[in-house]
Amino acid sequence: MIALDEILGTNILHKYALVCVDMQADFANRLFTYKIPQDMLVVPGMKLEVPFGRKYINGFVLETTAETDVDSKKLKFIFNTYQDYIIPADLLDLAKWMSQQYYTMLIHCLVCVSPSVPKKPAKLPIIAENLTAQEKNVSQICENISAKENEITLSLEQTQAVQKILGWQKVPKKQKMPILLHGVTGSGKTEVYMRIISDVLKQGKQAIMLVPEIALTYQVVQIFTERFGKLAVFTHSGLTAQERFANWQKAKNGEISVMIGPRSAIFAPFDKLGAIIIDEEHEHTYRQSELPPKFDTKEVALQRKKYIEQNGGECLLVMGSATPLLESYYNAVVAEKFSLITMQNRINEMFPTVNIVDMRKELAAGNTSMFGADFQKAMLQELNAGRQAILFLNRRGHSSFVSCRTCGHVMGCNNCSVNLTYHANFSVSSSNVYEKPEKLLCHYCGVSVPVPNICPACSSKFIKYFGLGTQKIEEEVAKLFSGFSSLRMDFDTTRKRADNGKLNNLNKSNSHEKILAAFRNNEAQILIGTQMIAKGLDFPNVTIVGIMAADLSLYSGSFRAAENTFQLITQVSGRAGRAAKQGKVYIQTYNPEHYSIQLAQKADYSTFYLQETSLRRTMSYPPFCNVFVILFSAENEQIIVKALQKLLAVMQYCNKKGNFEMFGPMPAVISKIKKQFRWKLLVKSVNEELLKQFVLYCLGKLKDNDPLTGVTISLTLNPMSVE
DNA sequence: AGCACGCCGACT
DNA sequence: GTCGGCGTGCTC
Repeated sequence: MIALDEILGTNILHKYALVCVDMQADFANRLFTYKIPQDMLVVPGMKLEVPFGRKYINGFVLETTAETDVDSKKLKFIFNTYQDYIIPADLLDLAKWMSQQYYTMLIHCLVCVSPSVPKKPAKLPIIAENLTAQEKNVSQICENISAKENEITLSLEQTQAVQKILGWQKVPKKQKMPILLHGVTGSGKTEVYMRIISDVLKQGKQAIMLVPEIALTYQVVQIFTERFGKLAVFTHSGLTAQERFANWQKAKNGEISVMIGPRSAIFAPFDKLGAIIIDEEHEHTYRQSELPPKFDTKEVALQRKKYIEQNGGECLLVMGSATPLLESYYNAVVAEKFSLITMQNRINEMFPTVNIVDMRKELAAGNTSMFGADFQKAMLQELNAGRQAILFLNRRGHSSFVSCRTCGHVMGCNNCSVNLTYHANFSVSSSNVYEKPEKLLCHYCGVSVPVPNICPACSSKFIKYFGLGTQKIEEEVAKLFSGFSSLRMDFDTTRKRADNGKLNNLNKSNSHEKILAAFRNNEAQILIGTQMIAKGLDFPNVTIVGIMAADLSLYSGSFRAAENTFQLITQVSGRAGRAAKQGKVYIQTYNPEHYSIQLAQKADYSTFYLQETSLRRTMSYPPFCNVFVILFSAENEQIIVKALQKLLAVMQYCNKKGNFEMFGPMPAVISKIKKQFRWKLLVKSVNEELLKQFVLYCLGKLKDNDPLTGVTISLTLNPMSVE
């Protein structure tokens, strides 16, 4: 009997199940006890249906028990189980950890680590018998991979990187350290990742390969499929629920060994996970920022690694980037939390020439078009020679800023070393919320000033708020480069979600791929788009790339603005001249002296790192200080403003030792979404753990006093963008 | 968060 | 006499 229980992973003496129900309400954020029908197989991690209140809802089993304290009159029977949906023990633990780490209801985390139930029944997963004899043989495959790898000669740096990463697993001091792979664009990081993965496969283990959402392109799919064949699968938001569930099952049953995808792929249910690779580790899409749990993929990856090590296993964690996140590099070179490996040379040994276009001078010279004269000339030259051009407009975030077109001066905050952002309809005050025509606001200390009529630096009248759209560029391109055709690819048109909240980008992503394919086939000479075309794409015929307005990322109002600008220019430069032809990059700006632009031009990451860290230290930003954003949203603006003021009062009362600094309440960058007003409060502290505890304690005190009905609370530590 | 119950006013 | 307004209270 005991043996049978072990095989089934259950215990027939256990008559009760502790269930986390799928209902997002504070009262339901605990475990409910249900009776297990005699003939029903129930194990921890299993998804099921239970009667709750007056209807049936989904839930997850956390534990089964033999006894219960709950009044038997209250207890109900489990209605139904999903025998195929069993969250493995490690991921169940991970969900519990996430609910603590990200102050989120457990149910959100359980839903996050498990696949959703498809509307139509899932196709039967391919079982081992369906594979051909050749494919079945988890050594034959390895030989095939080795054969392919023998055809590729690694550069010296690639060889060293692979040797170090694999060798360090045996060095006690390095063994458990995650690895930061800092490799310039074109240094061949992908090949290094693949060598690590194949080594892991040879040990009979599995690997997760994470890419930023926008980077899962045809090229990535092709290169990994070529190497790993049917051992690798791709998950992404474009798949149907059936397809995703099938992938999940294949991973669980050991039918595949490599899961490739954006952040959600970190939850692949591999039982012998040997490596996690995070490509472009600096990308903000590794943070889930829209839906709870607002997890950080890197932290989750570290937690999975830790769990494996606690159980006597080993798991490599490799994070790669040409422009590592400042915090990551700090963790490598100062905090000694990561090991650092550097690759400084491009495989084809060609770096593009990076030109900075001073738009102030262009204006002074009477050029009112959105192209600098030299840039326009160079572009015509390349196009006439039959080559292609990419034009970038970095519009991330929705804020605009006020700047002087004559001298480049930007209205900034004196306290916070960030620029002020423009708000057309600025609402203030708690008792009487009213509208003012326009204001400039600092999103860190909440200070607001009127919009000036003349430039405070040079008295020019040409001071106004900055805005530029891809459509406008398209129109100008048609004028200036008539005879050459262009394609436009917008972030908005390719990543929109339908109103029902479900992903609706199957057709959209097709059109995205269609645009790229058309461009690759030389059907158009000019590609115009937002950041999404900056990453990982490889167009051999593109020899000229322009950033239309570098200032848009430089003045997003975030403390990360300089870093984001440096990253963007570096990534974009990587797009030009990837093949043998010399590439040209043009960066248009009203602030050419800015260190992020100057150092990106020289591709000098280490100087940028030093300069930026010194600024972060002085201004108390991460990694030297922590910024906690508490965002309230509700249909009634007064309710949230008053609630945040109450919260501030609680915080001021509790902050007796002065460990914490509070700013606000102030409106969020996007002050209204879908009829919901959004206001925020910022808290800063050097000690991360203390800061979390303080915020949660004060929020608890506030909730004791005020039920906060209709108010949505969103908590983010060190956000990647201005909230 | 839902959903039913319940206790009052307006209407065929 | 009944339809329907949304305040209140409960969910293993």
